[in-house]
Amino acid sequence: MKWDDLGDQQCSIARSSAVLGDRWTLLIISDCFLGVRRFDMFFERLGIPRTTLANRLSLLEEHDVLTAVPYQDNPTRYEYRLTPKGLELYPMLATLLAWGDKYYSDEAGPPIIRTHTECGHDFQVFAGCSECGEPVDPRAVTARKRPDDKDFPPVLRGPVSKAHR
Amino acid sequence: MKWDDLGDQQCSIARSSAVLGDRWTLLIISDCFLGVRRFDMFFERLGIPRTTLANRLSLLEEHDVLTAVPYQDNPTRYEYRLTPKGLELYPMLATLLAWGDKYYSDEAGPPIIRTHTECGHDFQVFAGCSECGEPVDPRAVTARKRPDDKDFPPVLRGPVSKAHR
DNA sequence: CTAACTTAGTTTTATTTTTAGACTGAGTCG
DNA sequence: CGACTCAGTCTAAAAATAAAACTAAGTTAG
Repeated sequence: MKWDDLGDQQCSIARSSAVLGDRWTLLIISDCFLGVRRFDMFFERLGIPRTTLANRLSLLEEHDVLTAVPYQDNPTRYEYRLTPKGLELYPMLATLLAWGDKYYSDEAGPPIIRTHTECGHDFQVFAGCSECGEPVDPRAVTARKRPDDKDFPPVLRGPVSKAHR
Repeated sequence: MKWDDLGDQQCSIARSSAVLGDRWTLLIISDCFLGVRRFDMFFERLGIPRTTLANRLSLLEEHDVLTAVPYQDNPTRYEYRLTPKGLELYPMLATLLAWGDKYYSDEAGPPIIRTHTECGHDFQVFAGCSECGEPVDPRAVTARKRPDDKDFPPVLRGPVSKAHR
């Protein structure tokens, strides 16, 4: 299967992986949330090859995650900004960040600390249920295919069971 | 920069991308949460090349996201299960899923529907603040480097501002 | 006016990764 | 005995990525 064919799959993770699934893309988007917008700044901060950066930026543009906005004339130059669709990646990025901070911080703790200005506290995020607001435990989740669906591979069971010890 | 060097970065997203940052890994883990455990089942469901699958599974084992558990003798065969660290990827996966469902569903809606057994409703997840429980808007977040930190690239500004229109 | 500098890429070539598909090995089943 | 199962490995070809030089359209310094 090729890169682009992933996007033709039905699965939402597969379709998302067709856009986000490589070493660099999440880092680029993460920098966007920190205010980075220009080619050379991504280049310098990330250590990404210029070729790869140019490819990623245009892929993200194609997928409407970033948009190129002119910031000067003569010559016209563009900077890259998150679209509304891109901004909505924040929950995903924040939960990944929480995981990374937990498992990959060194002794000094996470390198970046975030404050929630609405409540005034340093925070991490959790995944809450849209219906009851409580944190969701994967074992309290059952999954089913939508009724009519023959093509999608079977869902093996509802909750993740004794999947580890 | 090479694949493995990413893991040496300070940034939690960079370190996480060293494990999760490719087309297939999120799909593998997603299938794990649906109860898939065996080599051939991953192979058939995902359409991933056998070589790549073998590489990914052992990478995930190395990083303690999956663990190989024997399920028969003669010949001894192993299945792959999520570790506690792997299980904790659920929030990230669920928020990505919510994003994918929103932007990549076809007319019939998301292919898989999930029920939260604790409250009994079909649901999606949101990213909630660990301190106040409210959904977090990226513009209500300020970021700062930890005090002592010279190596980490500067955080440009706190909240994501008028980053799009 | 010329030389150096800025920014956002593109080009080129080498290296690394991924892919597809055949093949292996230990054992079971008919 | 021959076919089948399962979990891989091997090989060769195709694709993506990396590093570094180069281009293009201006602007600034001397």
